[in-house]
Amino acid sequence: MPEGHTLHRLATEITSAFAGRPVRVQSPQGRFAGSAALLDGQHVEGAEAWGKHLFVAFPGDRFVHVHLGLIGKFDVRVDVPQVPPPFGQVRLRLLSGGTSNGHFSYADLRGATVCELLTDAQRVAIIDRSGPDPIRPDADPDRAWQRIRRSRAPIGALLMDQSVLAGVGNVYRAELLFRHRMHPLRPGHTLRVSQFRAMWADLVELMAEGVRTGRIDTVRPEHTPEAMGRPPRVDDHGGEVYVYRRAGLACHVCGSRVRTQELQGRNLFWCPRCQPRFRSRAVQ
DNA sequence: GTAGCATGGTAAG
DNA sequence: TTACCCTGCTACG
Repeated sequence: MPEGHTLHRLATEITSAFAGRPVRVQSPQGRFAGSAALLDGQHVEGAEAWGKHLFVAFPGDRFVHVHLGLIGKFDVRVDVPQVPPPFGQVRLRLLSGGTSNGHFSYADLRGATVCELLTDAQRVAIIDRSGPDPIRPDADPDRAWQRIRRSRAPIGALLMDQSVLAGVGNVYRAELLFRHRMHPLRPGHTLRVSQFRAMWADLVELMAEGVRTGRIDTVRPEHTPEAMGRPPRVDDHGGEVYVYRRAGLACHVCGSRVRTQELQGRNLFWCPRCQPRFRSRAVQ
């Protein structure tokens, strides 16, 4: 679940569910109990995401900083008649009640890597060490380009480096590289600025769609299951993709077997024919 | 039932 | 490089 689009969706959901209202702040699991007690009963001012970081603002220069990590979930339920008792390890529960119809909204956080109370200065420090986030209208893509063009690191690693570009995870990385016919191990400094600009523009569109739909869909209209007469993807991720987690299967475009290789502890996926390591001049 | 893995990142060794 | 956070799914017996 948690690439940048997930956090931006959550920011919107939490703002609409809780902003401007007093909330109960609880930590059934206990690991956030001290901070929860400080915030309990105050008004939520709003929630905002930057990359994969989520900040929920409370009065008095206080922000709950959440990072879901790999397995975290923030389960937001709006306007339900009753609030069920927490199950599992609920580190943070936000709860607001007493809407006009007597219904409740609540949000349960489980499995997160980070759930901590920060000052505004600490929040700003996290944002300052993050790269531009393609989902944010205030993003400056040139900051990312200046890092990429000077780096010998593979573009596949740079895209996942949150200080270069914030919010891209393993799925968007694999799919973006496929869509731009780029080998994941190609060094950053060999990219042309036109290639980077095209990739950034594509990310802005793909991730905005991810925020709208809650899934990562990256196949172009001509490669959808309907267009190609192939069965839709069936797994827990929901979206239609070209190469992510399709190692050994046939590329939807050229039929080659999708390759995989570990890079810095994460799995890369690419099509060796659509994303050649070296492109011959004759083909160009 | 249970082992293994995953859309992530930090901290320790 | 490994542990950890400790969810939730799949594959396998």
